[in-house]
Amino acid sequence: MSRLLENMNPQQQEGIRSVDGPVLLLAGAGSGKTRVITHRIAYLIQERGVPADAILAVTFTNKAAKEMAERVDKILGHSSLAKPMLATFHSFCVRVLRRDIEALRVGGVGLTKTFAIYDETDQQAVVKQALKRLAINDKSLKPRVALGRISWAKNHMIDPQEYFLASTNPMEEKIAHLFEIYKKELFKANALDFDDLLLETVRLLKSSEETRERYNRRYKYLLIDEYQDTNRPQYELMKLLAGPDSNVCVVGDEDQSIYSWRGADIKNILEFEKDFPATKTIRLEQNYRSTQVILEGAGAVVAQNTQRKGKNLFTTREGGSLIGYYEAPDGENEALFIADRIQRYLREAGGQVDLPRCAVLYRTNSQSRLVEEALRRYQIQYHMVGGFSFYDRAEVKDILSYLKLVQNVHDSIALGRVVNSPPRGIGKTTMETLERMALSSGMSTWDAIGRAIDDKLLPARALQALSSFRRLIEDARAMLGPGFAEKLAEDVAQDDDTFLRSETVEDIEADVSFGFGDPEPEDTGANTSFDTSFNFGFDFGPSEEISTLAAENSSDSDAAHGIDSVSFNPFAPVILKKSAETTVDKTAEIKMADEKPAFRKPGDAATLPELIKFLNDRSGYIRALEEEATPESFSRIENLKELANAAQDAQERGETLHEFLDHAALVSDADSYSEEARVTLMTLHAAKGLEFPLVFLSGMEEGLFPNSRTLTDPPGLEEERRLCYVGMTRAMDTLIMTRARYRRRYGNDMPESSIASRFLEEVPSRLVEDLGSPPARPQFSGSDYGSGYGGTYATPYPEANRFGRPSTEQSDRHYSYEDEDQSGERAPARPSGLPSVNRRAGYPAKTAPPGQSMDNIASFFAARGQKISRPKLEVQEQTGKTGLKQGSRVRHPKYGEGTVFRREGDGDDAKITVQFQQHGVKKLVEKFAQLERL
DNA sequence: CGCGATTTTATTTTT
DNA sequence: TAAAATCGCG
Repeated sequence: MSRLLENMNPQQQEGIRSVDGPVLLLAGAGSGKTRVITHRIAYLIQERGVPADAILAVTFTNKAAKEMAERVDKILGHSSLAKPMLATFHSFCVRVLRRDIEALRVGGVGLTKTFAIYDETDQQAVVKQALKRLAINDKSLKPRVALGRISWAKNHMIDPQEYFLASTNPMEEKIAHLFEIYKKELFKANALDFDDLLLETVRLLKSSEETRERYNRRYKYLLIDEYQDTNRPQYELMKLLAGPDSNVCVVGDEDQSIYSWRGADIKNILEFEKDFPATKTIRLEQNYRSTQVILEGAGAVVAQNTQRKGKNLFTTREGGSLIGYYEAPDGENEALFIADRIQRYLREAGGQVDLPRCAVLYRTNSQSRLVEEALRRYQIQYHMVGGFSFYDRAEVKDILSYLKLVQNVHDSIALGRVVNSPPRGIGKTTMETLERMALSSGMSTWDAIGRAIDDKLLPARALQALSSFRRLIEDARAMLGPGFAEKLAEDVAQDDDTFLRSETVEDIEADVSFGFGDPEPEDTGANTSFDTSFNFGFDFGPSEEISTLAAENSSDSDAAHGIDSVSFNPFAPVILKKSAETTVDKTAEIKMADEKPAFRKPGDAATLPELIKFLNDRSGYIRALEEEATPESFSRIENLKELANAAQDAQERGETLHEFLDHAALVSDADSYSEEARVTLMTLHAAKGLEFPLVFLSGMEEGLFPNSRTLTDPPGLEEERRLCYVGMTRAMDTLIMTRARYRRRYGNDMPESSIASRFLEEVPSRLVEDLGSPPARPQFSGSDYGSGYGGTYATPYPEANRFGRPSTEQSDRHYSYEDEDQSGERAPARPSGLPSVNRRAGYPAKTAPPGQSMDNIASFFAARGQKISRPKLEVQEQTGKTGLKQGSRVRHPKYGEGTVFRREGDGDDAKITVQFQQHGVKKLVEKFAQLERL
């Protein structure tokens, strides 16, 4: 028997071996699904002699793709050079489109390979503009909502006309109209949104037989993970890619369908057998992950769903500890409870063989804050997935927008973003005029700028600013082509009074000569084992095919969008390099028919980092930040420098500008989940596919989970329930569910009382153990409320909590933050000073700084390569009037002596957290605290 | 045109 | 609360 089939149950073996024809793999939670998929891939290669790159495996998230890639790699060892293509739907589509989208062009009209990818912010901007244009200032139609409808329509493959015809009220008609404008705008901008990536790929494969057949020839074996979450376009894509052979294997679980809000259609999985009559259906029903208690509990919950075929999962891990339930008085307490349990777990599990890992799961991202806070207090390192991305940072987005604009000048959204940042006197009025011009003539905003300058259609002042801006972008574009140095020098000479300091000129010239003489940084060659992580992070395929094509792309096809060939071939030297090192020797590589080798004249184009540096300097962006001279602005400068460094790394890995930007658009840092992290915080959605010995499900409250919007919508409610099922089944050994009796929704409002989630009641009580509840909240009055119920004692300090006590013995541990006396101020304000300067300062040297990963670009990119979580250090070196800083010894009139633990805020708002010898930790407002320095 | 101050409004979930 | 939109002034 094949090594690959060892230690597999019969169903799993079947799933691995049945490689010919359509296969439906119904895989319950924890049934070894990933194992089967990865082994199936390995089996195809090793036992069936299928070329690795004839296999295409599509997953739903980057995280899944990455993990799968790693596991396949591990099984295969390094025996094979060619790798199977493992990608998400979206990244796969980008690859296809970057190569072949121009097959969709008719009569010189259509998108080009340099298309931009619009993220949600970009989309919103488009919709807002359209809204304005339609004079819908009506508050009744908000961009968000409109966008939601548009996306819904796209996911159901409904076009604006159809939407209009189907609309039953004026509002719907407006949306249809909006939809149409939206589409046109994106077209004009040579841009695609996320939904379009799928739609256009489907359209391409449908309309171009040649293209479709080429992909069918290439990908003989298709594998789709999380099939229950596919929507209509994804379904069609699957069918198109499956081709005549139908060697397609889809894997899914109806009970884990949690993306219907994104158009996922559970019918796809329920009716797969109809689509492919020859389907072989295999069920994996043995759960290897969870204890019986957990599995039963989760099963009992999901069994409440009516829209379900049902199945019986079983496990041999009999018994197990009961499902814990803790009812906290409020959100803070809930979080502290969790932190406390985690600390205990980490300590107790320390001696065991398995590395201890746990996860805190919640319904909405905003819930993470309290937990983060609590973990910080406990000095517990954690890793959060989701939330803010580096690419969301304004300064990073701005520079990326410059890059996008350079790559595709018709990207009006990118243009709108950078045209006046830094401020260069191109204000609202000017832009509105330009937009009107663009609108009336069907030009892009960029063209409108050109027209305005040429025909002197605006006040001289504005024209001056605009032409300076235009020159900036054109110069940057020129850098991507040959002979840019001369042009640059000219412009610099004639321009320097306008916006250049002399030293900047020198900088540029220095860069220029560097770019010319030595286009490749010297250590590039040493980097033979290049990191594949940037090929969308998981794609093993040779990425040069795209760039090669881009490089040789003829200028005529771009005429419609006015893009000259200069914008292609940006980083040809590196492409060549990469080909030589990694691709050429992959003889098994199946070349696409239209592929030709790239060529370049040495010294042609600037490199990506050079381009970024150029933009940073010439745009005046950095200078504006320097002049601002605030800690934040310096921090931003640092971030930009690090972005440049990252670009350098990317460059050395042989990435093109396209790839760099695509990565920014498609791969969020949410994908940087790291298995080594002891503690992971994430949403329930993000947790799908993962497992942890210990899992917390927090915020089990009606209105939160299930979410309030689903309460009146039965299918929505069932989806919430499936989500609950997904969450519960992440747990291997221990599951703890928590709830806060009072929770404040947002901001200052009085906390609202909550009702326990119905899902809690759906878990049979014999499986549940009450982990105790602290004393009820006292009656509150006015500002006093929430200042610590009952006793005020609380200590988040490890020392004080060292000995875990039985949960019933709560009297001295109320999991509360401390405060008050002087202010009524409580709210353990989020540790201030987020992205600012000196993050490295602040914590006592020895203690590992608690906190989350990724604080800046550098750590992001570092982590991307290495899956290591980076601690987020906090700022805080300010000492305020009193000169108190961390570690200072102080005396309080009432609490006696203590040590300053942390400072937050400034001036009158400054809060100090002090560890008192007798009274535990107190959070004090400095102004009122009457602290005496010792 | 740009900046700061004030008001408003929103919290699902993600590629 | 906190980000975003609006307002109003110089």
